[in-house]
Amino acid sequence: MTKQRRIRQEPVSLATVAAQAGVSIATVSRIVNGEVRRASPETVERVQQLVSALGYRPNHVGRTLRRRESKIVAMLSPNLDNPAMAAIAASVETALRTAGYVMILCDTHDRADLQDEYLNAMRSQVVQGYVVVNAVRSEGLSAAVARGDPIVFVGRRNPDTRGSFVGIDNWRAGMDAADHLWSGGFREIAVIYPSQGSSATRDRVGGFMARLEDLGMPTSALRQAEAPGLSHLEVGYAAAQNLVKKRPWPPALFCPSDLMAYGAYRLASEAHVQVPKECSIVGVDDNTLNAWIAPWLTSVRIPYADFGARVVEQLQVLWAGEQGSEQLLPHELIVR
Amino acid sequence: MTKQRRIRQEPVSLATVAAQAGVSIATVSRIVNGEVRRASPETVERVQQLVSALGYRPNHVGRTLRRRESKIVAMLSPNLDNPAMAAIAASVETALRTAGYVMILCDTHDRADLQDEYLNAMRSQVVQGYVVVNAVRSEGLSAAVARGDPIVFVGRRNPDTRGSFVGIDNWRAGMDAADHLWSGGFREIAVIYPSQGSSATRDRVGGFMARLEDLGMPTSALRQAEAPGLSHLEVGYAAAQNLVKKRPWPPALFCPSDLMAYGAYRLASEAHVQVPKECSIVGVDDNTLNAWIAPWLTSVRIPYADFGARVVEQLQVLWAGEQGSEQLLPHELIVR
DNA sequence: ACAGGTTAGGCAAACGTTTGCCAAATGCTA
DNA sequence: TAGCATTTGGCAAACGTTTGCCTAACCTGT
Repeated sequence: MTKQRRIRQEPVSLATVAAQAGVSIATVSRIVNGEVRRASPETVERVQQLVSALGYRPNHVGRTLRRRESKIVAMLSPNLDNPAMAAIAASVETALRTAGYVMILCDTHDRADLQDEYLNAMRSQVVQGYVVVNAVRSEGLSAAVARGDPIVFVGRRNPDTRGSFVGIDNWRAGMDAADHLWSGGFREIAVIYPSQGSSATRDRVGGFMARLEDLGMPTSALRQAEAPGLSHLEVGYAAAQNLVKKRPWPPALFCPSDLMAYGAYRLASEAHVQVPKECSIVGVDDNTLNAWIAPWLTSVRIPYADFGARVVEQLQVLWAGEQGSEQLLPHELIVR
Repeated sequence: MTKQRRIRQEPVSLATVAAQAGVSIATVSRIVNGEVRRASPETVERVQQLVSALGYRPNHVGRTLRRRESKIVAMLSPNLDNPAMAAIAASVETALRTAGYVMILCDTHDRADLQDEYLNAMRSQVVQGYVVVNAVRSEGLSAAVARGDPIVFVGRRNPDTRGSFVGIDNWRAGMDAADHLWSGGFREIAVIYPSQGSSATRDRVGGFMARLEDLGMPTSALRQAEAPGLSHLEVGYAAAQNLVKKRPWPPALFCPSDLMAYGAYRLASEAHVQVPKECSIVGVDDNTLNAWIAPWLTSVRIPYADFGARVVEQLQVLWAGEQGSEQLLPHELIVR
């Protein structure tokens, strides 16, 4: 570990350019910002030459301080390891970049305390808005909402009140899954879910069960099992264990997320239950990888790639001082 | 869309606290920063009361401008959709948070122009350092390196020169895969790879082939195929197609990434070739999901979860003005 | 020639911090 | 009582921008 010679040349600021050009800082600032009518054509030309010659780039920190607005948006997301979350992050990032913003990414691990810590930290960073994926109820979140901070909720609604939201109609997604299995001829169907489910999973399961009831399925033929835990993979595995503890494997199974379906699949494999021959599984998300390595899984595709554009749209609505709205994107059941 | 009443209460700054406390801004600043010996105990007490009562939080923008250092690190990553990249992002994010930093995430889509655009944008944001995952050669990158900006390379080395690097010994990973298949008794083995592979995939394949040669395998028994493309999923599929165009499926196949293995698997499934019974596949990465839905895949596990800590370590070395080093983390072949 | 308008550009304050330096007041020693 | 060190705290500059306001100089029409 030897000392390294830093070649740190001094940064070039408006002052640098102004001195070289023999004009004032104000003039350079105006020209850089496109106000060309406030200087003579020759001056504009000269300054622009110098700007590119010196490689001047406006310092966003100074600009933010003065303008009291940054080009930074914070995204709070639980466990990035979840492919669905990663897909959302990727989509939002791209949309923000197109709109001229950058994204600070915060992994809250689904913990209220971390969510609050990040909300506070982000406020110090003077971020311009927040994208909160699968928000949990927390003090800091309520405070931010009360303050009127621009927040777009994704996946899960604002636990407290209404507001900007981007997601799908989870209830209907559950209904669609029910329709699929019912019309597939299944008359004994199981469903598994996490013990402390989010509103999203609850809605999916709720819609699923309600629809089956509507279709005339006797309650006794609808088997349920749950399991506690954080990772949907493990929840799926454990809930499936509970499901088959006393009775044989069901011919059809609905899981409110693909990850849970993977968990159930693992147990089925271990039990030498063939999927989908002996047990048809329906999940929700339709992860990219399904087409490649999980063709046995029927899944409700959520158009995560379209989330980013909607999120940015909502942010812009909020920035304009208007009320945000709920954006429900179309889902689609994918059978392979 | 009705106008929303904003309740934007004025932000509380050092000046607010100072005015309330009847002391100068300087004094408050010092107390907030823990310099308690520059004020009388009573003053300190009074100011601290006010700080928490008013909910004062230092404005990072002002601080950054003055100190000329921010607590922001930029991470440039190609396609977050790749589970391996998401794992790295999650790990780095956590490590940065622990060290008191936040992460701006930039998805370069493996494009040199986007990489440069982001490098420039990040410089304007006065980020404190860069984490570049699978860097591509680009003008802006060279410029940043020449400038002495603190950059940690992950996965792929600095295309131009040496520097801080976190990753695994790809060559050896390839060798380990070769050993595994050879000791499994396979004497006809295939390998597929992308046409324009990165140094990482090239090294893996290189080590694999070199090791097989060392073991005495005739070159004729080592089949190769390649395919162009961006997504490793599609590369794997297409390369596998090329592989079996004229000859039957090989009994063993090495893929320099799990995604490529998934692509090959899909083709195998379509061709009704049983994996792993008729074709053993070895990949690299060992994605989390393998244990759940791809138990047929043997894979070289890369400890992505440990990357974050090493990355932050390297950043701190660079910030101390010292020379960064190469951090090769241990990999491990996982058989299920 | 003069009023009024336009053009070209500078001054300086402000955003929120940090920090070197100064100064008054207090305490201590000789 | 003089001399000196310590405590306590304020002043003001600086970081890089933006922008309201000011002021020359020039132009135009009567």
